[in-house]
Amino acid sequence: MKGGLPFGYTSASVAEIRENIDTEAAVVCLKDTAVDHPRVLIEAFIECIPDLLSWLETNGRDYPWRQTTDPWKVYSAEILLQRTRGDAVADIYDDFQDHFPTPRDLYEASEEEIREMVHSLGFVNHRTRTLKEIGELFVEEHAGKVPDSLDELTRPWRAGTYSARACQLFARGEPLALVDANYSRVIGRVLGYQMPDQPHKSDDVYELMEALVPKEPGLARAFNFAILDLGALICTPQNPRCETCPLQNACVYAGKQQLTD
DNA sequence: CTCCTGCTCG
DNA sequence: CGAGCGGGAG
Repeated sequence: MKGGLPFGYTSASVAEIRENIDTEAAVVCLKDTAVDHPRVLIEAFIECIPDLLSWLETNGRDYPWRQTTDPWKVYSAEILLQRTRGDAVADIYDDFQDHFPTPRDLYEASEEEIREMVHSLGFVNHRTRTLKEIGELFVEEHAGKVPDSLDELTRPWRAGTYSARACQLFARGEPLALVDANYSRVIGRVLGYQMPDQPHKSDDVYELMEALVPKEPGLARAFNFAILDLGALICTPQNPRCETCPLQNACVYAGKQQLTD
């Protein structure tokens, strides 16, 4: 992987980005939508990505689980982060890793111990059961290691697609895209793509997002963090701050906003 | 009051 | 599909 932690490879040129993205695949994904000029849009998007990555370098959120590619530190963080603010997880994360530095420590812990650890995050019953099952499965079937496949990572109850893909992306360097409400909103606005009601259940959405992710692991990591942080800090559901967005020159939505000013 | 790196169940 | 889970922060 090129580039250092926490963000990955954040100083790539447009040429380098272009070599790492399947432009044709992305254009095809936009063809049958309401978009008028898919190729122009994708090209404009690609040309903004260096700015997007340098925006991440200075404005990205520096959480402890971004400082590592250790699969356990990443995967356990993803479970804690489900429907939960990063700042809330950051408050307990170091404590959690001290108590449960490996899946085996979780396996040997009492339910009360786990419950107390995750209490401040909410979803207490859910998370306790999930973490318990993760400990059991990883110890009994994977020698206490975090498995290296999406199928195995989604086997524990309430360990789903997003968490598994995030682990493979951030810990193993696989060029996957994450699909959730935030992510879909950002990509949907930028490319003028009409997102379905449940984006994470649409194969078309995954296909589009995946086409946009740079293949090089360090770039894939940085790209995903950048979109994630854009959704949280700039491209918010209401009152997005388009003026300070690194994608404003490529963004269909920001263009419309300017016209109505 | 809403929202947060989702996911399962009916 | 929709409902429900949940505490904490704004």
